Amino acid sequence: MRPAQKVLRTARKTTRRQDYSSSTKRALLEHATELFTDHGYAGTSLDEVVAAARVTKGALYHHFPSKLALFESVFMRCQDDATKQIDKALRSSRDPWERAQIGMRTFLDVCQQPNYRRICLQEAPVALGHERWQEAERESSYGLVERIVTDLLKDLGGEHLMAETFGVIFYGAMRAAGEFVADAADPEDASNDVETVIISLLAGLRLLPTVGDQPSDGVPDQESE
Amino acid sequence: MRPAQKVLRTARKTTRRQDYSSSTKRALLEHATELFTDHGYAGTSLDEVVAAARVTKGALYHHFPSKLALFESVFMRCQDDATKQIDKALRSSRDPWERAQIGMRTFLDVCQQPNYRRICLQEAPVALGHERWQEAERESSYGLVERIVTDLLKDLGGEHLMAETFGVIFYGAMRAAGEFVADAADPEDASNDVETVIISLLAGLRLLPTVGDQPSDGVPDQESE
DNA sequence: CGGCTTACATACCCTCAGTATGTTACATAC
DNA sequence: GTATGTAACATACTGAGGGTATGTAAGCCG
Repeated sequence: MRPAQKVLRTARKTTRRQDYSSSTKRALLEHATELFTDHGYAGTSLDEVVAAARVTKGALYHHFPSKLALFESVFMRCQDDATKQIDKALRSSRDPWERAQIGMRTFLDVCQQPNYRRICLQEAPVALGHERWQEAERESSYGLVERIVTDLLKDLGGEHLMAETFGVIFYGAMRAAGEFVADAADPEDASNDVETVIISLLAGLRLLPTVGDQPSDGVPDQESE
Repeated sequence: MRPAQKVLRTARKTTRRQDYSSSTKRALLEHATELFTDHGYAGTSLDEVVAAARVTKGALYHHFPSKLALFESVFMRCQDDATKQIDKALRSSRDPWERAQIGMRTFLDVCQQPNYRRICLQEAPVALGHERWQEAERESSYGLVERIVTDLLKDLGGEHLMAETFGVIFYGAMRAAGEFVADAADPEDASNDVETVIISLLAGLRLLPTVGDQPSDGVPDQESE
């Protein structure tokens, strides 16, 4: 049995005070996460948070400059967890189509987790503002989706125009899919339906013009079918 | 004692008091719309609203039972306007594909309007709650989208399974598209790109299983499950 | 041990949603 | 016209909650 003290002594020297401090900060973050998940941003009072964490507002405002900052920390932790989950799942394959399917599945799973759903998908855009939210998304979930889609496009032959446009729209579809599954009476069933639909959407990628094509509006010959 | 008034005999006689009343109510709604659009739900105080409308809180609380109720009224007016705009545009064609294109275009235009974007797309889901918002959407914008998609599906041959699933997801894509265009440096340009992408998504409909098909996952050949 | 800093606690302020109570212009009945 | 009732507000207040100013005690540091 390796004593933990040894590691601490050699690697990182942490004082008793710092331990206490980071511990209360963690407690604040965790209880805030729970309350924000259950009652939203506006519906959660800081009094409730500090009561749950068994501290006072003094402690809270020592660690976080404002309620919004507290929320943002909670948000980023949550977002980070999600990204890690998806990233981890993605490591199991190299094939673009398979990766797309895995990523999609995992993302839908993550959307089922109450904290991610409420905090990252529902509250964050309005609490942090659309712009700030988008910026954060770009470096996590959305970033992953875009990479997956880009790879897929590459696999389909050549670089595609409007890859970004497609990515943004597709990510919107994925979020809606997440909400749909979360609201469904039978999530398992809904999840399968969603998967089928999403795949059909992805298949629509083939119709997008690639670099070198002459510009086409992509309208399939209407009526004929 | 004396039932049914003679007042109602002549069509709709409106008294001076009622005129004043509805006038101040309209003023409240209009200024609230503007303020909610600019600063969001939480960022707007009722004091600002009543000051802008040149009344007091007494007047506001006479017409609306709460801040949320005021917002809901603003929201419904906004939503209604949007629905009417799209509905009107749709009356110009009967062809499903053309209607889809027109509906999409008009919806994107509506998303450009600041009040619809902020109030109906961004603030409402969290202010009114996800459930209440969805319910309202079902009877307006989303309802229209679903009808269009259903018609399209019918045109593509037969009733499709998962029409609802596709509708929900597709509507999510449309909302994301709206935000994308609104944020774009060149909305005109972005709008064209979006149109191309959306049409390609709709084309993916063809791959969805219809009633009578044997279940197919719609995945292009190289796929393995 | 004595000063200094950090990590809090306490007490207070201010904004703002909501309420309770007045007040007046207008409609209705006589 | 006058009396009376009521709708449509205005005024004054309360409480909750975010934020701040100040106090304090525990731990590190020479």
